[in-house]
Amino acid sequence: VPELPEVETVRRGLERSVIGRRVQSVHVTGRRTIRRQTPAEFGAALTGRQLLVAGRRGKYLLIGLEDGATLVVHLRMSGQLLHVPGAAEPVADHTHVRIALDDGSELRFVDPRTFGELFVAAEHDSAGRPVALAALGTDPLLDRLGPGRLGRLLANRRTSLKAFLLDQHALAGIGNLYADEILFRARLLPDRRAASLTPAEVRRLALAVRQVLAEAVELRGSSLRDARYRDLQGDLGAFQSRHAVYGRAGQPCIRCGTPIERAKLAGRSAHFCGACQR
DNA sequence: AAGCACACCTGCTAGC
DNA sequence: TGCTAGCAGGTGTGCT
Repeated sequence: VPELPEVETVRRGLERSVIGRRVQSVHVTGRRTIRRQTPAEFGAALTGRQLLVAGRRGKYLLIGLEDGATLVVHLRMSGQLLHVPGAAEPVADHTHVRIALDDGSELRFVDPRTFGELFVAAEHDSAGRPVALAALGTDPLLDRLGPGRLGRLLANRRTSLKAFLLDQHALAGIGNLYADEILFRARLLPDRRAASLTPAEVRRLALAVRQVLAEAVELRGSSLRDARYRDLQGDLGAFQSRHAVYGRAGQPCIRCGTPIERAKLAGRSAHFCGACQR
């Protein structure tokens, strides 16, 4: 559930309350959360370093350290990055990493399903991006995603539009929820072949990608009943009230009243209006 | 080589 | 009411 809008909301929180602070100590208790290096290496790479800049690429959070390395965070399914004012704050279940900062506050990584991960990346390419994330595709909000660029990405693709939107090597940041909302906005069916779009449909899709993600960022992401996404301060998002199709199977389409359908596609659930989308 | 199924987990829920 | 099977979804891997 944490997708581009939720990760961007957390990034903005980091920028506001954590950037400029210095890491005092690192405590790793989870077994799987630090997996690209040993917890000792992870701690050593962070301890004493100042957090200079909060960035994002797709669903990855990128916190630039003063020595040029990058603290990379991925929330995956159930990860939560929380900033608490003091170390005495009650520690939530499934807290796997605690990073104490020089103002007495703590950055905590909470993740019941343990799919999420943190690591410190030392190697970067000429554009300053961690080499470990080199395969990530176009970020729809950071890079310019116009019809030309989107059209080139869609060309020669044999997959469905849904699978295309979920492929992080093509576009980075869109997950199951926003893929469905974007396709509704673009009035395109999820099982349409990616390479079959007309130029007008490509323009509609490019606009829908940028609009839906931007609006979701503005409303600080989507907090669902089960997935309980929260931002850095523990607050809920508000975009769920704007969902047109996701989680609305059987309910009337907000545009035409036809019941929203739900189908299995590309291994995931797809929600759509069979009347509005073609 | 691209595209697919599956593994990785735990919490919630639908159904008995 | 209490139990359990099944589902939820992001990404890396391994197979076709």
